[in-house]
Amino acid sequence: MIRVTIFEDNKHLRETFQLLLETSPGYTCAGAWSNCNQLIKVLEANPCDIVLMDIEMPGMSGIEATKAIKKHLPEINVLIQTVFFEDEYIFNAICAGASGYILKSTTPQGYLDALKDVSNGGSPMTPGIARRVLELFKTNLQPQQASDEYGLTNQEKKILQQLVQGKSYKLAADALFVSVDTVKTHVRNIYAKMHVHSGIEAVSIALRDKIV
Amino acid sequence: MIRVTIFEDNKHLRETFQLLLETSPGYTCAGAWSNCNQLIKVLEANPCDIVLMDIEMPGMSGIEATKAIKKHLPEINVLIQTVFFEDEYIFNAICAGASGYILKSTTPQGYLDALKDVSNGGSPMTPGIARRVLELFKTNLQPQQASDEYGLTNQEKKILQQLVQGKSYKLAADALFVSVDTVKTHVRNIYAKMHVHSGIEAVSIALRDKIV
DNA sequence: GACAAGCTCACCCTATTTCGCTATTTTTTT
DNA sequence: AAAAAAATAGCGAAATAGGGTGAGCTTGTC
Repeated sequence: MIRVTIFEDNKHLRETFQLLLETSPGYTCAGAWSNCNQLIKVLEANPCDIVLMDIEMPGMSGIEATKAIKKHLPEINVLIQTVFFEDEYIFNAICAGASGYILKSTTPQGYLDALKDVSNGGSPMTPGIARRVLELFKTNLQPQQASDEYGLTNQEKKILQQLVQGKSYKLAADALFVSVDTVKTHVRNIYAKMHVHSGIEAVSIALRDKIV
Repeated sequence: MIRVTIFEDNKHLRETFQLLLETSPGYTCAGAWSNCNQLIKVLEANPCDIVLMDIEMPGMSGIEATKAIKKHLPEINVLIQTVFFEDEYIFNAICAGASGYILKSTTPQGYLDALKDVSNGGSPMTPGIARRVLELFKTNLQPQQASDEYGLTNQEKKILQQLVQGKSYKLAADALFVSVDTVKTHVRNIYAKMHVHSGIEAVSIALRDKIV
């Protein structure tokens, strides 16, 4: 029997979750609350295995609540359930110790599956969220490696430097004493070699990889 | 139609995957190989959307192959499929650029679902793997401090982050669930606050000052 | 209640970028 | 000498970015 406590400020949703849990064999609702007042006391008084946590709530946010739970009752798993797709929330939720992060568009069965996953030691995530997690992972803790500079030629690197300085094609052309069309050609080749489709992307990668 | 190329040294498994793909509507097998010889040439000659990659193979490993693919053909998504549950493999696979990591115990339908998820921009992961990823994330990550920030508001910072990721106005608008015109307005305000006149300049400065 | 700040959206117009193609000249490599 | 790579240049289209103006809505403060 998986005991679930709900924190969700939307009354309709909260009651729907409660009903879903109570009517599903193997699940039970250990409480349903609209905010995180007396969070720890409430959880101590009503033991549960998993907390289904909304992020946006009046008062203490779901993220802060997750931190508090993992600090005082670390054996409880927290499943974040929200509409937010933004990196900042995902990032903070993970760092706070969430055991899963699913979007609110999930189906009823999706919720039950997710809770089951958590109960089995897994961390269910909406695939789109998982993609963001992997990318955050890569960009945040990948040791910077010596980049091969994507095989850019000297002139291409000079052009790229001009772009990094915020120059337009025309200004870059003047600075390097070539025609605007030549700059265009080089830029096209740079994009192809770096597999990007805009100056912003190229500059972003160039700075990250310290090419320039 | 999702075109999938298979790299798997086990003959039986390889042929099973191939059969599964060819008999499932919406999927097609663009090739099935027992090793990564001529990896890039093979992929260039047989275009595909997703590579289903085994880790343990004679010669080049699936991790190295993933790195090579993301370097030369970054548009191709790599779905890792293996028996290894160890952190080291998971970590390296993510850093190599994998778009998903599933264990071999998955059901046939599980493979199709995972491929569909990847095709939709998600990153399917076995829940247990996801748990490991989250924990690796938490233990390996130290939040960094931002600096000045030019008095940008929260929304403006989010927009700027989208630009840094190389998104166009349209894609940034979609990601933040606002209209393109709203993005334009924010971008205009960002430029004014940062005293720049192009996205490249803004991104350049943002990265240099670690605003994002 | 008035006010400011922040977020949202729309319309219009111009400049720039992106990307397709082709092509010549110079330099380097084989 | 032949071949390959690099640099140069041009043309045209379609897409995107940049900038001006105005305006409605919400939230929080005085």
